[in-house]
Amino acid sequence: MSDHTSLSPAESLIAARGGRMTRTRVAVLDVLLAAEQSLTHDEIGAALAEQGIKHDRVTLYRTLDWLVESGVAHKMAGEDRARRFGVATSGPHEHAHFHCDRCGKVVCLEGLQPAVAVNLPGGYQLDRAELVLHGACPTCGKGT
Amino acid sequence: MSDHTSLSPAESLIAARGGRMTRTRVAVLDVLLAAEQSLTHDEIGAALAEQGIKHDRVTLYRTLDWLVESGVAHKMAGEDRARRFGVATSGPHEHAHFHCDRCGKVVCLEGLQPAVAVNLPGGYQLDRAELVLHGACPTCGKGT
DNA sequence: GGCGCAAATGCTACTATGTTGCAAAACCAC
DNA sequence: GTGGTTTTGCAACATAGTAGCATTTGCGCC
Repeated sequence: MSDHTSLSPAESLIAARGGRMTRTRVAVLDVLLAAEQSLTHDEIGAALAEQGIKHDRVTLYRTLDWLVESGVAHKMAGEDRARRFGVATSGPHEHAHFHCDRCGKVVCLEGLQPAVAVNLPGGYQLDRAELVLHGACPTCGKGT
Repeated sequence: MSDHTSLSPAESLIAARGGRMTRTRVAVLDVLLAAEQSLTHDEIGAALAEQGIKHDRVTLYRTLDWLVESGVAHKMAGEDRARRFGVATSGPHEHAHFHCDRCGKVVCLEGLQPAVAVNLPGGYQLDRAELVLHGACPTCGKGT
């Protein structure tokens, strides 16, 4: 709303990828950018609904897929069978994730790639490593 | 079959956990012990069917759950939304996993826990770390 | 500003994975 | 063998994600 000459962060990201500027994409990206943790498809859907943005389950899946393919967002599987999405702020998603075992939230720990020095049994070709830390997040661990 | 005084490895494991010795449990554990990689519920079911062992999808889920609870097997989520199971030969599953991006197989790399020395942003309590290596397994990477 | 077309949406229906409740059967102790 | 508890098997349900297709919409082009 307001000034049509300046683009919101979400709009810039979409424009940079040469994609169409649709209501859903901007809204989804806004939600993702505002979130501090990775969100499930369901959580994003709820956020859109709160903003009164009409959408379909399927459209959301496709929008999310497009964002991942465009390199704007990244997708990951959790312990439950729900995929979570987050914005991929920097380069490839070569960063660690923190999974809170109490509230189930997943946070991206950018720029925290540890030195993974494992020596694989012969024959294995390492492409990339994914590190998931388990424990309690600041909020959940407070009352310990 | 054969000698009832000697127990198979699978039978010993079940007996050690104080569980009942049922057809399904022994068969499932046999499959798991024979497998070099983590198997999905579906793959295990297929293996049982090949052996002519009558079973139910639900029973298999429950058997697998029991094995996990008993500490005999361990469960993990993959990129797809299917959980994979493997035998937990040693202690807690503090080991790394190798995921082949070509054939989708997941192999347990026992005794390969790397030094995960990340400094978490204040407030986070680390419980355990899970490392997943992505790349090509010996079989798939051979023809490169 | 209007036109046309490809891309995106929204619908319905479907697949896959996993769970729950309950009656029947199997396991094991006696 | 008998009894009691655990497991099994069935059917129905729940959840996450996918497929096909008609309609709408963003956007380049005139």
